[in-house]
Amino acid sequence: MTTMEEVNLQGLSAEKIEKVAFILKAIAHPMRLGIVKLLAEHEELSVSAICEMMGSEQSLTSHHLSNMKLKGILECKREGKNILYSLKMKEVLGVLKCMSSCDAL
Amino acid sequence: MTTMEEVNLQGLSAEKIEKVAFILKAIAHPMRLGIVKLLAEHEELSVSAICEMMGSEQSLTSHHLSNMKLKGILECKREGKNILYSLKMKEVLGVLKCMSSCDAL
DNA sequence: AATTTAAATGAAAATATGTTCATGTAAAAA
DNA sequence: TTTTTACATGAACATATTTTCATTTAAATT
Repeated sequence: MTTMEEVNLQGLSAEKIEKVAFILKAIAHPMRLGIVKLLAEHEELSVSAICEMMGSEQSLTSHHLSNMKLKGILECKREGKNILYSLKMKEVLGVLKCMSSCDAL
Repeated sequence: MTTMEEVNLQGLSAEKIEKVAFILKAIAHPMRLGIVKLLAEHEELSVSAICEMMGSEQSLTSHHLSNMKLKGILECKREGKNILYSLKMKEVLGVLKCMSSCDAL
């Protein structure tokens, strides 16, 4: 494994930093991270399934889902009455992983 | 290397998700990510050095630095007239790294 | 001791986010 | 075809973040 000291940050232009910030901001919220975690473990889930598992309200959940979909983090498809959400930008799992193994937390 | 599909998210409790969200929010900003990048490449830097390299104003830069220091991401020490900032929470480099290698961006 | 340099701080203003509530829409079931 | 179920949406409101500006503090220089 590579140590943090030797992480290569070349090719991280100002423009790319903007984009990274944009994506990080989009997931930097307890409920949204919770949803990402669920979708890391479940491939696809309906909105009501997410609401149940998260213990969150429909409208608020839907707002957060739309938000992450708009930003390219999630995608969804209709299946009958349900909308199934899934994780599109898999890279965010790496973010979650390396933060979850953070001693300081 | 491990693929994203097999990332292990066990032991990521609701409480830890809150903390991760807190840290991500703290770096999810172009200027703050820029500072983190600089401190990944420089070990320690004075505020004025950071201002020059970032092309940012003193006061705003200082606010962002204090903010990240308060949240345990940075640390600093005085050296004469200067305050030298450095990266304390090295784990954030992992975040930056895996987002920088994101195709979608 | 007065001045300059480096950085921090606080309050105000500007902007962005998060949440709630009521309502709309689309598919399925009755 | 009306009703129900699942979800989306928009507006209003509440809250938080970001930025600016003026001022303050602390160390170094004169």
